[in-house]
Amino acid sequence: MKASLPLEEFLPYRLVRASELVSRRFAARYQAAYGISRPEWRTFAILGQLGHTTATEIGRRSTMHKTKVSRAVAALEKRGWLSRRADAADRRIEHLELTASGAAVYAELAAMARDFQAALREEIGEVAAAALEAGLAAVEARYTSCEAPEED
Amino acid sequence: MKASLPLEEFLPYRLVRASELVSRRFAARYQAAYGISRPEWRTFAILGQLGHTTATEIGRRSTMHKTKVSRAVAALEKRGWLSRRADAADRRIEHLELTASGAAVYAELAAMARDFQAALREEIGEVAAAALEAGLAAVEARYTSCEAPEED
DNA sequence: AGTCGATAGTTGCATGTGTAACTGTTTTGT
DNA sequence: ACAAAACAGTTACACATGCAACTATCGACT
Repeated sequence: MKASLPLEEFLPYRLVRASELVSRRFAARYQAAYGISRPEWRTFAILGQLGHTTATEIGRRSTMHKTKVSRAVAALEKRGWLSRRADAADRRIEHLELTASGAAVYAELAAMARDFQAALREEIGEVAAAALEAGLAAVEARYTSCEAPEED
Repeated sequence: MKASLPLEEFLPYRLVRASELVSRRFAARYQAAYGISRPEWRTFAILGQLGHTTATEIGRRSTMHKTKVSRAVAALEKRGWLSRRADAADRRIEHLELTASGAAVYAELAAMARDFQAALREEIGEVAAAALEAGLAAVEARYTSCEAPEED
């Protein structure tokens, strides 16, 4: 049984590689600026966008394991960038939101992200960027709903 | 300074998420079938395709840190799937290749990968798949050459 | 020849991460 | 009303990972 598998044509592989190349470069920026980890950046991004939310929701949106979220939240709280508030009706739930200083940091991070994205779009060209977005949208539509329990 | 950053439109984030969703699902397959880790799968894939190569080249092609490659190679060797041979001229270099049983496993893995890709293409549709490939090609062209030393 | 720097690959150590088990709470089913 | 299952979130432990330091080898320059 002959079997060849050209990796240059294997979509999952290309997807992982491209995402690593791009996100590493971006991670280097925010790590240098604020010393935050990748889970912390993700938590920041979701929390900044939504205003307030819960740890579970952050995990759902970001594909992060709940322990990762728990630790990221603890780290941001320790730095004074995030505050927790117990839900009045359901005391299992913790509502999370950015503090004033957290919001200020988020504003800077968001600006960095926008700059980075603009540079990326310019580097690869608008045509390619649009194609990439269309492809990603299709993947998101087909895969997001499905399982994503906890692996690696 | 008002700053919003809709994550649904942030390309690096979408890229990471899509790659995680896809590669997790695929990883579940080969882990269930052969109990190999992700670095081991990557090493298998490159080695199977090239026939023989070196650890450094595997790292270069896969964006993996050299220690990751070193451990993956050791693991595959331990399972009897990979053999090493010192270079006659330059004794720093180790030539790696799959053993007969390693090649047999690779054949199965390659078949799994082809099936998975075919299913993925069908799920998202050929149009979206083509768009995704075009976008990824642009990213690869612009980012591969550049730095990719070692972070996370 | 001999020293310095570069390269291939491995290993010690500290950190990051997932699994499973846990606490505390709410919901469901009877 | 009450036991059992479900859920939000945290923690202990084992394992995976990156960085730095190491060995061993080679090439370049004096």
